[in-house]
Amino acid sequence: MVCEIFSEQMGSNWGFIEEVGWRKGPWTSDEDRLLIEYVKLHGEGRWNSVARLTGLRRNGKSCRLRWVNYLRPDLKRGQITPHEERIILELHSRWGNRWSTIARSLPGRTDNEIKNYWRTHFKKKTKNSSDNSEKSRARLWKKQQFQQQQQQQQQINNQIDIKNVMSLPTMPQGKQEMTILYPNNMIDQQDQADFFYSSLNNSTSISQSEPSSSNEDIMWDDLWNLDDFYGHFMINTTTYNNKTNTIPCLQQMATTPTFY
DNA sequence: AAAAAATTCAACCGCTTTCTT
DNA sequence: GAAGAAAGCGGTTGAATTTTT
Repeated sequence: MVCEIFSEQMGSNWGFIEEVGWRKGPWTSDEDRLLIEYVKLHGEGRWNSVARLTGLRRNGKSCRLRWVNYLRPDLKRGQITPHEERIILELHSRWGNRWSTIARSLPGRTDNEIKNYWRTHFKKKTKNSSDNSEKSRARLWKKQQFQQQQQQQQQINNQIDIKNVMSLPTMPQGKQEMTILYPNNMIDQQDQADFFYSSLNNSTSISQSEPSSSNEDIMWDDLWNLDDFYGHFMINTTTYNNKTNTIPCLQQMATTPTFY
């Protein structure tokens, strides 16, 4: 059906996609329309079949990119807000160029957008100082990977049958405080993100009068490890108990833990 | 007003990871 | 478990736009 629409508009002379080759460059509104139509009918994914089913002369990669970065209905348009900018800076200082990871904390923003924004606004300012920190992060990252492998090996050795584990595994020592509590009026993801990051700052100052960067790093490193450990995290809603005064943090997504 | 320089950002590329058969 | 396909990621490019000279 979509193919028919396209044929009407582009003429009937273009049936041999393989011979003609893939189109490149900026997308036309007609192409956008076809891709949107395709996603409506077939959902996201299977991008390589877009060309076959719609007649669009774009490869799967191009289609996916166009959808993810531009056509997705949940994308937030317009300028990056100061609030979002703070988050980008904060997360980049911890995670470096892990744009997709950073993007997960900014609903409606794409990794490409954040990457472009950071390069445009901050790259020059931080170039010199970031060179060293990038390297140290890379070293830390490798170290963590190694430690993680060791842990996994340990788990295998202990012959834990994870298939029978119905509840979440016990947090490793030192990670017990990772309870995630949001005020119950925080339904909006943006609010939750805001709350999380402000809480992060508060928590570091609560734990000690003068926050040390090393402790803060450890906390983020923990988060990063947890992210790997559970497969995926997302900010979610739960009730904040004022009495417990627990350090707010990320809430683990309610899925079966992923081990590998 | 026009040319040059700087900036922005959509899109591509190559590589890696994950999924499917 | 292996191989191929698909999806995802980060770096880079280059055309369009904006700002500066």
